Amino acid sequence: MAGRPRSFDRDEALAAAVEQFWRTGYDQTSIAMLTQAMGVTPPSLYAAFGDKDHLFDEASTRYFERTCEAVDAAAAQPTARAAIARMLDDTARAHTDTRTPLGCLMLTEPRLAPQREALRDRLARRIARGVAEGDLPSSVRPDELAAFLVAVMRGMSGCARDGGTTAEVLAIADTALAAVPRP
Amino acid sequence: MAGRPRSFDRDEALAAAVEQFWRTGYDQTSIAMLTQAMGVTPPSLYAAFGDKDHLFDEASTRYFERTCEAVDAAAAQPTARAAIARMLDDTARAHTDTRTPLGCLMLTEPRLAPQREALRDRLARRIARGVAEGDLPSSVRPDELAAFLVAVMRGMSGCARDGGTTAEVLAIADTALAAVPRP
DNA sequence: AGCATACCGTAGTGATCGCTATGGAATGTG
DNA sequence: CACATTCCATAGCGATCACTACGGTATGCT
Repeated sequence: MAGRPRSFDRDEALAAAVEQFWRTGYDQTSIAMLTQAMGVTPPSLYAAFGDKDHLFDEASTRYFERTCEAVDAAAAQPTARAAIARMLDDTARAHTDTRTPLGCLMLTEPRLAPQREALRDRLARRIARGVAEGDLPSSVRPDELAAFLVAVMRGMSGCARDGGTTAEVLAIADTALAAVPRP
Repeated sequence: MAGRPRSFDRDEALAAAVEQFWRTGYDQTSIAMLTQAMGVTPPSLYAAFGDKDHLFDEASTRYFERTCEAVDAAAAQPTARAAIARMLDDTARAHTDTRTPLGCLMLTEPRLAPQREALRDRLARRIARGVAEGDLPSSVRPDELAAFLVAVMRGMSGCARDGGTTAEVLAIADTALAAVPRP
């Protein structure tokens, strides 16, 4: 009834796929690049993950979960302003970390608009809480501020892709923080 | 000595190429799409523009010139702050104009990093002038503020690509303007 | 008019893409 | 041990890519 078990770790292979998609994007990542990065032959890849689209979906979902964890960690800061500052700082440092690919998969990949929207909603909720608790003035429109922050993070990601240093991207984050109103 | 002249207008064909690259990006734009959009057969295209890379270089150069004109027009505003406001407003409206492709070719195309840098330098010079003239506080670092603005515009472009409305993108611009210090 | 030139349209080149059919090897079960 | 099942490896499928070699043909110069 049972046959030979697969000789590679599915999670490790998926992690390698995430990194490859992250590094070169969906279009520029060929199956050959994926099989080499994952240490798996094409038939094994298709048996384990379906087609390229499905593999990307699974990879981007995993990436998105990691991103959400980071956002939630930042959101745990006592004030909304501190949460935003932490998030921008994390973004700057993570996207210029030389140990990982530059930039952000989510914010540069055209097909991940729903994830960006979900991220914006999370931000908007944290900001709304900050408004309710008096961290931010009541004139703040949570969805607008969230959209601004997503735009800034996307710009930071692009700057990192273009070779911007950690200091340069951090400066963008600092400048953006000035746009967050004080109570 | 002279043979048959070409039967299409080179400038019009280049304009069509600009629009096609703008709409679908470099990678996703095939020669077949270009020939159809330009109303030109492949051999004529290669005779007139060289290969695909060279055509893209020429198209992006033309696009960049238009962008520079818009930036210079905004820079003519009396104060640096007004120039920045005008530029952000232009960006929001232009990139959500339904008569043209959504988003910005320059800010979404990976290979146009030098143009982005040139744009940032132009902005930095205008900001430096504003600092010198007292429009902005002397604490402003022109290059950092310029990098921030380029990042925001890139984020606005992406938001427009994702289907963001003019109002949404304008709201991002307004929020970003709050990050520009007052004198 | 007549010639030389450079156009246009078709069709096809080699390369690469995502994806899969075919075998032989390796494992778990009876 | 023998069998069933699922694995891995090679090789190749059709489709599409950027790009070009051929014809016929329309133009400008003499």
